[in-house]
Amino acid sequence: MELTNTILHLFPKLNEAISKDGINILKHSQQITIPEGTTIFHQGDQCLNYLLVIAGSVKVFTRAENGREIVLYHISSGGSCVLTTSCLISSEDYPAEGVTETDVVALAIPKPIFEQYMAESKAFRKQVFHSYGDRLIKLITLVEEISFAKLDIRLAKYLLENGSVNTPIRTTHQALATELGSAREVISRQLKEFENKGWVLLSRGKIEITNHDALANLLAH
Amino acid sequence: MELTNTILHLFPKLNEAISKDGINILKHSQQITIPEGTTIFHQGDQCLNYLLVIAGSVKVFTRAENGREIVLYHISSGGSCVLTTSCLISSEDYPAEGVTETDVVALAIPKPIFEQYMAESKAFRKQVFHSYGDRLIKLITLVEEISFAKLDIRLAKYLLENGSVNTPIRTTHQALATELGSAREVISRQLKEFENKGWVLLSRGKIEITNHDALANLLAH
DNA sequence: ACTTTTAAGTGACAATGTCACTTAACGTCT
DNA sequence: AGACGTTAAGTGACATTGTCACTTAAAAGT
Repeated sequence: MELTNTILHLFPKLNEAISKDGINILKHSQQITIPEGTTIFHQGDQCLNYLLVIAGSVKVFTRAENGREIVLYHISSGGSCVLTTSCLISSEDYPAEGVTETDVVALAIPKPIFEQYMAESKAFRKQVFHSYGDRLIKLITLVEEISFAKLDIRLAKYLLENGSVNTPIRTTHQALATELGSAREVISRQLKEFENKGWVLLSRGKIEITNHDALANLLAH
Repeated sequence: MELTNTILHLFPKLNEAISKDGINILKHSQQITIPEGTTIFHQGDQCLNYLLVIAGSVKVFTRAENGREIVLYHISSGGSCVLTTSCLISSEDYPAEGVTETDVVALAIPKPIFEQYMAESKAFRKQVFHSYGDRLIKLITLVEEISFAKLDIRLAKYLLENGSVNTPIRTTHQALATELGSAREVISRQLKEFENKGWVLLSRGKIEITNHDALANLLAH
């Protein structure tokens, strides 16, 4: 079956859970499609499903009182919503908000089924734990970057990870500020400096990398 | 038995795991004592036990290349080492370092026993997940504070949480900087300002709160 | 072709971090 | 008790980042 193969490809750890432990994920879960821009959870929400993202991307972020935001992480295909999972079990409040960045296809496993799988399948537990540990490590890395790394470095890193010399990045300075937990003006200034050095070319809603090596050199300490 | 009661008191979720699921934690685990100042893990270490802290406190932090540090969280009695747990399952590298702040008494559950418990006891799973979710939420809160909250607020908060008018805080400005992910000079300056306002009294290695309400007022937005 | 909306620029200033020191307080060893 | 080494804290100059109150410019809507 097509979907099964897709799932196994995206979540290799579930392979064993499906084949050996007799876990029939497709039968007990529901495939859902969520349009772009949908808030899938925010502070205080209660959660009823374990979500596996098959396609698309979800942005998870917090917002300060003054409106400033910082992206905590993205969930893309092959990822699961750890925060959701956490609340599934410990019934805590969400400390963040999740919004789909694109149309998202996901597999929703209802809470009771999730708990059954957790009890029955070692492989399933492994999958769940793995995404947990992963997220934890990424969050710690984020704390590290925010506290220690300079903005030009973080910005250059973002640019290199999301574009290249012939594939411009389509985003606004505001979105970039949110992504890096900074302020728009600061991003604008920094980008302008990059442009003055001939490393990027700026236009409304678009950033073109013109000198990959110079940006990469910034990262190399 | 004395220790059993202590454990049940510290880890209420394990109650059921012990009483109903026939989990004999004491039999299969080892009580260990770790002297103050011991590094219990650092980057790249491998982990062989699930650790439940019975007494004392562990400081978990990351270090930047330039030597600056930031405390990610503390594990005190009733806590378990989530990072350790994570690596127990996903075999990733530690992204941080853990050092005992005091003498620590802990219960070490060997990996195979841990996995057995995870398979057999819903209550045990709940306990493990709970500490995970907790940590995740605290880390997210930390990201939020670092990115959004001003230093005077965070400092005042720390002072109020760790001291009061008649119980001075015994720590150095350097330790405080590490705790808040800032620099010593910045902490010194800020404390000096508090002192000038008559809110605290400073001396070498000691901070006395002299005006609780003024500090508290800072937090109240 | 006009308004409206959204994106980006600007300058002044405040907060925080960095650097290269100096000064002060505390142990400890004759 | 006085000298010495160690650790804690202070200092001023400067760089980086964040904030505010705007202006300018580009795209979208009518």
